[in-house]
Amino acid sequence: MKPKNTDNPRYQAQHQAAIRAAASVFSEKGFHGASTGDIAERLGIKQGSLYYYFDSKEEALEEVCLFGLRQYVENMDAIAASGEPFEARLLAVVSNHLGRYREKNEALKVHNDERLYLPRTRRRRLKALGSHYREQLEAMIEAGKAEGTVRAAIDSHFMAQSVIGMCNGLGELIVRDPDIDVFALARKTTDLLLHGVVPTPPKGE
Amino acid sequence: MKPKNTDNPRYQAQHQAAIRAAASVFSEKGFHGASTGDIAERLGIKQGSLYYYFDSKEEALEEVCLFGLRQYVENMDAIAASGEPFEARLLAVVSNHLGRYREKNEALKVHNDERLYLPRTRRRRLKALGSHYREQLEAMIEAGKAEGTVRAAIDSHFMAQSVIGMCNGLGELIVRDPDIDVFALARKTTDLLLHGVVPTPPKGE
DNA sequence: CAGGAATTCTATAAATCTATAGAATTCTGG
DNA sequence: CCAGAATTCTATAGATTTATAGAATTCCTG
Repeated sequence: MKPKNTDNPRYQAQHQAAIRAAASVFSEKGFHGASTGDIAERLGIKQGSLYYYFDSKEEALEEVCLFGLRQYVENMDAIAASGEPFEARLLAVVSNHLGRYREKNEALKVHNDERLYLPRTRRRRLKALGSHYREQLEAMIEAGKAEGTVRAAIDSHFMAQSVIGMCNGLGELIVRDPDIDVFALARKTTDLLLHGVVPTPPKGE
Repeated sequence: MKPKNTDNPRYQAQHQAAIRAAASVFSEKGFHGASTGDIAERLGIKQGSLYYYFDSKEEALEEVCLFGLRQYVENMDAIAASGEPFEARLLAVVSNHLGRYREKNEALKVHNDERLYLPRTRRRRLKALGSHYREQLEAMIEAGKAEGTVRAAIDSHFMAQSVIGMCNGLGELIVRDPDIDVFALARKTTDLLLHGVVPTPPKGE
């Protein structure tokens, strides 16, 4: 093992840059389609030097996935903690999710598409974060029921997965069309989830 | 090029088996993670022999994706052509989509996850099929508006993508839990799309 | 600016993997 | 059963790729 000082801000900055470079390349070519040479090139160093920052290509993937999930989940925590009513919190969740596609958060895309290529042990921490996210969302839905905004018949596990899937699907629209108004899309999405497509006879909006 | 008789039923059967083997392996390991040796092994022949059925690994991926999409899209055509009211057709679309996950339609999963690794020219036919699917769904939504079941304010392009994304997300639930009742899930999903989560004050269901 | 620590480079071993060529085998119709 | 067609096998060229080792360079501190 080389001498390396992981507390050194210089090291940390380059380590972070390496994660971003890996995210960029993995999102473009997929984990197996990308080579460590590609990543090193994007970072501006030689292939062998990359191993100063990662012990293996697999570890690089794990770090990219963790990086992609982290802020996303942190935002969810903030939303969950806010005392806002259900409708506002749902809008915030959807905006957070869709917004990440606009920022071209390649790391999150890598997490979505490539995480399954990690061996079980490496996936554990990711799974914990992902479950935490879904649980927060489920709790939020339960709170919505208590509040009376959400029908009691709604299964919060099912609902949470629906929201996540819907946002991922819409992410493709966002990636495809750079001019799309993400916040308007978030509002439409929230409206669809709240009221469905069928017009409400008396006080329809 | 070897002599081969592509009209021979024997050839066709093995060709079909090769596509299924490729679908199985690609869905497990991803396109780049899978080797032609893996595919051949699943099929029970040697690696080199596989090239009797595919000119390249890339062609194998293309055929798997086409195979995965085809029946799926054909079902959509049948649903679109049926004169059923909007609500019934939406349920049928969702059932068709979710049902494919239960049949472990590996080829469709490969299409969803790996198609982007195909070069542009090979993706053209897939794109055509996919667009056709989305257009049928959008037309169905427009018909729903004419029928009065769908609010006029709903953007059918956005709505179609939402439905597709939602179903893909729920697909993960289905794959994860083999005991789930797919048809019940389809009903819940349709209900969510139609009426949203908010209770309707007067004639709530 | 000297000297050690940190970082990057060069070179390479070893293990892939795709695709092809030609030999060997199996199948099928007469 | 024979002959030719169809299918599969063996062997391998050639290209990549991951990961490591040690040399070279850069950076920082005193």
